[in-house]
Amino acid sequence: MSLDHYFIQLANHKLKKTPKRIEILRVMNSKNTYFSPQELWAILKEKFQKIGLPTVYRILQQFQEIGIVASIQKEDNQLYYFLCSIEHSHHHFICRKCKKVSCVEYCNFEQIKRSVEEQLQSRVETHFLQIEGLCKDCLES
Amino acid sequence: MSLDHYFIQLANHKLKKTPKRIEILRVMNSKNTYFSPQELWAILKEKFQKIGLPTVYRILQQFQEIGIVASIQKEDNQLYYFLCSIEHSHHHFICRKCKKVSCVEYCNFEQIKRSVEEQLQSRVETHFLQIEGLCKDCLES
DNA sequence: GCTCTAAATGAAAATGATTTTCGTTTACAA
DNA sequence: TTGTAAACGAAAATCATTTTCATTTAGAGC
Repeated sequence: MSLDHYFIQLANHKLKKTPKRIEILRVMNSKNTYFSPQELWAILKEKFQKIGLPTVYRILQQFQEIGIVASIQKEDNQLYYFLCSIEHSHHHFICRKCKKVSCVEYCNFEQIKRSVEEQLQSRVETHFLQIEGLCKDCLES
Repeated sequence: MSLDHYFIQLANHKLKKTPKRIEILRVMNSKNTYFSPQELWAILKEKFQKIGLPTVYRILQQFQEIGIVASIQKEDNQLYYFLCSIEHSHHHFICRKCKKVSCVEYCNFEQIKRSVEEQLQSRVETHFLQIEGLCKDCLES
């Protein structure tokens, strides 16, 4: 997929189109999997003689702030990022084998919400749902 | 609620019933809210002249291993623990105001699961759901 | 194309949560 | 009461992440 959308978002938020940022977008866009800052750093070091880990952290944070990457929760409590430009609340399906992340925009949460509010006599305000399994490609192979 | 159930679990797993462990159970049992290791440490320091933060970490990890505490995910990626002895997979409702955690054993996930599997042609294996809002007590006050 | 300036970056150090090590103490089984 | 494995405290180590600050660079305006 083209990176143009991301470049527009960079411009919209007055973030410069630097080589490091372009490369991070290119790498992340090529696979649609999630990455730790360290993993991205290792990949970028192959291309740039000088690239600091803080730069990777900074860029990922900025990308999250301008809404072109999102993060997932893992048991190890480290940060993992992936490209995601959907603005409204939604969820993610993560492939256990290939680490690919797919957005799940449909979530019929109303029934669960009503059930919880009734059982606990509480008010449900938000929910966080993360789904794991095997993606189409990994199922077929 | 009585701590007997927890003491039995300690014995079952050959963990000694030490003053630090008893106190952590007492504190956690008195509120049913989630705690960070640091918070518990601060509370325990009022009672014990000598108590190390690593001890609190170790005890909480052991309690999680033997199935009497569980942890929640928060934005800050720190560890938070609360008493929970339910063995089978379930979810948690967290009160934003008072930090109380309630277990949600009923989760009609089948519909969402089928929808995701159909949309993505994938196999859903697990899901993590965390619900936030206001609990009964906080709604009333 | 050239210049200027704010933004971006690298290097190094700081931070802060969590874990490990190791010598001492303690619960509790025998 | 005693012996021993488990628990603990203190200190240091680890490791992810953030901050600081001096230098470099993208790109707007000329």
